[in-house]
Amino acid sequence: MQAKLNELFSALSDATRREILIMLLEDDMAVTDVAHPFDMSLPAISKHLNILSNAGLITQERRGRVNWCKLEPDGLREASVWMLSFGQFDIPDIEDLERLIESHIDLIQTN
Amino acid sequence: MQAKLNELFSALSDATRREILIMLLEDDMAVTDVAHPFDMSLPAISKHLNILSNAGLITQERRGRVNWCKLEPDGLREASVWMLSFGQFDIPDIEDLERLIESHIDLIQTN
DNA sequence: ATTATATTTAACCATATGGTTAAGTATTGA
DNA sequence: TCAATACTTAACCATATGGTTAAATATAAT
Repeated sequence: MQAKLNELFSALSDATRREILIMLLEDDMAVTDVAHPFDMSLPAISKHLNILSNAGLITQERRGRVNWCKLEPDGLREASVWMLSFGQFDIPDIEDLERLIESHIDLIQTN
Repeated sequence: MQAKLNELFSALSDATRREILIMLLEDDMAVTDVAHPFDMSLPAISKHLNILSNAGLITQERRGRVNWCKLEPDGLREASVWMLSFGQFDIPDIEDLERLIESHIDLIQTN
């Protein structure tokens, strides 16, 4: 369990990887398309995607020469529960969360 | 904001630091007492505590020669909100969380 | 068959991370 | 005043991380 949480939080500790997750909120994407907005080589992105896969945050499915990346939001569950167990802060309401998602997406699209 | 989240998730990605946070759920502690259950030097723990401080997860207040460490659960808020914005999993109920906290504490006490 | 596309693998590099020991600094107690 | 306590700082080390370029692989298009 500790090893799993290490991987999860460690995967989330990089801004590039968090942006990738947010991009995948909208739709599944090919590796090349994931890489497009970033000023970084394809192998670098490929590594990030492996880290996200190993953390259970995405899955990859190769169809032909395209490797489709898909968000696995349940992968966040364990880390989320761990954090919520500290419980001494309010859980934001649904509208707050929806606004946050919008702002995430805006951020990506304006980059 | 990205830098803050980097620090937060990165601070949480180490099992020693997560255990320290759980210990501090019970009460404020002196650095030496935080260090006690770990098979690790005092300077190592001191570094971990600095990382937790910089991430906003604890505060330290020196009184005399004792540096008291105090949990700042609100420090988890930003990371928690970020994760919850993925929202496609159920939020566990209060009783689940309470049981989880108990099991955290048991874990520490049996180490 | 040849070429272009989509991606991974390999080898490498600089910096970050998590640990160590030894020495330094306050503060408290005898 | 001198020693013990509670740390922190410094210097160091091995390994991990996040990037690079170049080469390899597999599929699709011409």
